Amino acid sequence: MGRGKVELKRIENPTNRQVTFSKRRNGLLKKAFELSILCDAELALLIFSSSGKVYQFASHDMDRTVAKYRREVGLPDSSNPQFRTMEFWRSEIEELKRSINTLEARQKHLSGEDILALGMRELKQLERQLKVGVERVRSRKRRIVSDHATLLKRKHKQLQEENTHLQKRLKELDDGNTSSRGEITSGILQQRIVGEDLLNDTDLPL
Amino acid sequence: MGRGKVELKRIENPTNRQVTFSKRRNGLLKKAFELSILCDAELALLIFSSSGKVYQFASHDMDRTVAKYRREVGLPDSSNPQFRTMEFWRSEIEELKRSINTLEARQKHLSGEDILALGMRELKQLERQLKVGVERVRSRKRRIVSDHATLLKRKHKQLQEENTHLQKRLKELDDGNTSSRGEITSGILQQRIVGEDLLNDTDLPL
DNA sequence: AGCTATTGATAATA
DNA sequence: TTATTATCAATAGCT
Repeated sequence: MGRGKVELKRIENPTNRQVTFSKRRNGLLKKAFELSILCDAELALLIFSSSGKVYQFASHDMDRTVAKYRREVGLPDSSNPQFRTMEFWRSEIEELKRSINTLEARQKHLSGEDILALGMRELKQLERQLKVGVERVRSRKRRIVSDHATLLKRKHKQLQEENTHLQKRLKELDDGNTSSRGEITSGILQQRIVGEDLLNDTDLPL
Repeated sequence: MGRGKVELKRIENPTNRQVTFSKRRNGLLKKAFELSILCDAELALLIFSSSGKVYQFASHDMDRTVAKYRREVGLPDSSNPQFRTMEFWRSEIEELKRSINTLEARQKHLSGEDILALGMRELKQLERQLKVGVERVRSRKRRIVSDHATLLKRKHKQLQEENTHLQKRLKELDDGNTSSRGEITSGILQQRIVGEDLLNDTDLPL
């Protein structure tokens, strides 16, 4: 209900998911309350947000209703602490394994594997997603190359400036006397060393 | 909701109460289910009709959720003699969670997210993988379309053959006597029905 | 958090 | 219980 239909699947956008959770949680609690009143029913409702926060409603008493349920289902008092703990961990592990299975399946789909069972709609969605991924990766690559080119340009400019400076000093040498040639030569060597420093690390990190 | 508002009090008419209970119970269960899916929440819902019948929904596992709830509000119950077993499970779970983190990271990379830290080599590899995925998905799509086209062709051919047959019968009608027109007409109608059957479901499942 | 356009749920009825 | 439909209620997308 709202501005558009919503597919029955986990809302990926965390903000939307949180907002929807908040709204629907309240709606659900309200409906539970109304049902208990209108129809004189006994009910218990537990809601854990994905972040672990608890919300609950019980028309009579949570423990009472749960105990009633246990009797009804016939399990011989699983309020045994040991048993309950084991059950809890077991189901926790199973859930993690389910998550892993889901992730692995999704992974395969994104690699174009195991897609025989997918329908046209899902395939289209998958292709769109893959295209988005490729484009983002390409964009990032372009950015890296671009940044690198910028760096090279800067170094190049510095080298050119130094080159100009060196030529100027050479010209001074030609125009003036030659008494201190050794000193000047060492100065030229120093400039070359600086230039080599600038040339270091000019390869893209492939 | 409905033809009129309803006061929030017990419905006195037993029949109405029963009908409303049935409808609202289904609605509530549906909403609970949707919330669990849409928002990735864990929830448990117990409903006892006033006559004592039970209805339930649990997104994960009733016992697990109830146990979780007890932990949240009830006794911490941390001094457990099976502490060593718990440690074992804890590490088991940690490992599973690590796997999930890895898978999720990979997932994001395949969606072009969180790739700022990747180097050029990894980006290239990623792009290659995505391209492979796209191509496989496209290939599968082409196959589906192709298969569908083949199916359509076959149906088309059958229709043409029937068409020919019908035309032949019409010609026989023109050439021969008209004494049994009613019988022949019913035959033609039958053929039309077959033809309509062949035309069913000609759309691609988009 | 509020605001609406829309979709969804359901009360009355058969 | 199920189906229909007129109405009311919940809520998705935005701000």
